Amino acid sequence: MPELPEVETVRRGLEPVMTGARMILAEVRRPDLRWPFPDRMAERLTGRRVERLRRRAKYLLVDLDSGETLLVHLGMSGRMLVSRDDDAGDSQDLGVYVHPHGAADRHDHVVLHLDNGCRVTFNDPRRFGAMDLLPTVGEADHKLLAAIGPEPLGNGFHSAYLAEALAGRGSTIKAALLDQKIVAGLGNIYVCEALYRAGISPKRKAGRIGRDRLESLTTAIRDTLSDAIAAGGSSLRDYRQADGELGYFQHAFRVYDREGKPCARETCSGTVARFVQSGRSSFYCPQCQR
DNA sequence: ACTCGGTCCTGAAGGC
DNA sequence: TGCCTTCAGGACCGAG
Repeated sequence: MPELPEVETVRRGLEPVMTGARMILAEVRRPDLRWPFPDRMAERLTGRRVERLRRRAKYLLVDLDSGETLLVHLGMSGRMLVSRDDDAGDSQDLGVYVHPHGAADRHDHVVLHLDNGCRVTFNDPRRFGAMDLLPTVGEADHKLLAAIGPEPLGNGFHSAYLAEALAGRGSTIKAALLDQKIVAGLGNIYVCEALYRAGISPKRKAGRIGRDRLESLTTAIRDTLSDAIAAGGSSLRDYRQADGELGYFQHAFRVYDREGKPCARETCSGTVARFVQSGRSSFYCPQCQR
């Protein structure tokens, strides 16, 4: 499922395709995803030029020349597919691999036709995704963005911040890190991976972690995400990168989905365990995560 | 103020 | 083989 590294991978994949391009037609094939699309979304997109692609947490932000920003959330099965509208076939100038024409899929919900001959399709079978249009100025005040915590790869995320944010918290560290208000962009997979790297049990109470261990945790979170971005994002189950190729970070998971397998630490004889925590699977090594 | 569980959705996977 | 059940997940929302 798309977490911060996957969304960042999609952003980087779309950047050379969409930046500076004008949308000559926006096809909106259903009225909603998780929520209704904003009023007249197709009309507000059609004719607009893309000025910039940004990311905030797991949201993709497409700045338009109309002063509006298209906000996109991929939910858990959302994908952005790039293909050619024309038969030019060659897309070397874009710096990304572009699909050959694919058959229309019933889950192709929004299709953006660009004036550079490319077509960007938002496909989302489970429809947990979302789209909205908001004013670019003051975008951070948008309902979906206002309460989100610091970017984990940014300067505002460090152990002192985390110590303050977690102080007095009775919930587990697993639940706390999944909370977007505390830190942006983490989902189930990368929380499992980061806690494993930091040697912290997902069962530990968030407010009961010492300062030195929080330092390890912030480092582990940053490293986990950086590694994933470098690997091009994960391709868990039905997830594909923006360029349509399956990612490969899933092969690098150290605990996620590895129940019953030996702990990846050379010096540890533990076995990866799985248990359900607030309705989600937690994978961890009981031996070296305390 | 915080925490927890329900909910949305579809396709993959497992059981009989 | 085929049908049925279960599970996966993000994040909002309401209940406690």
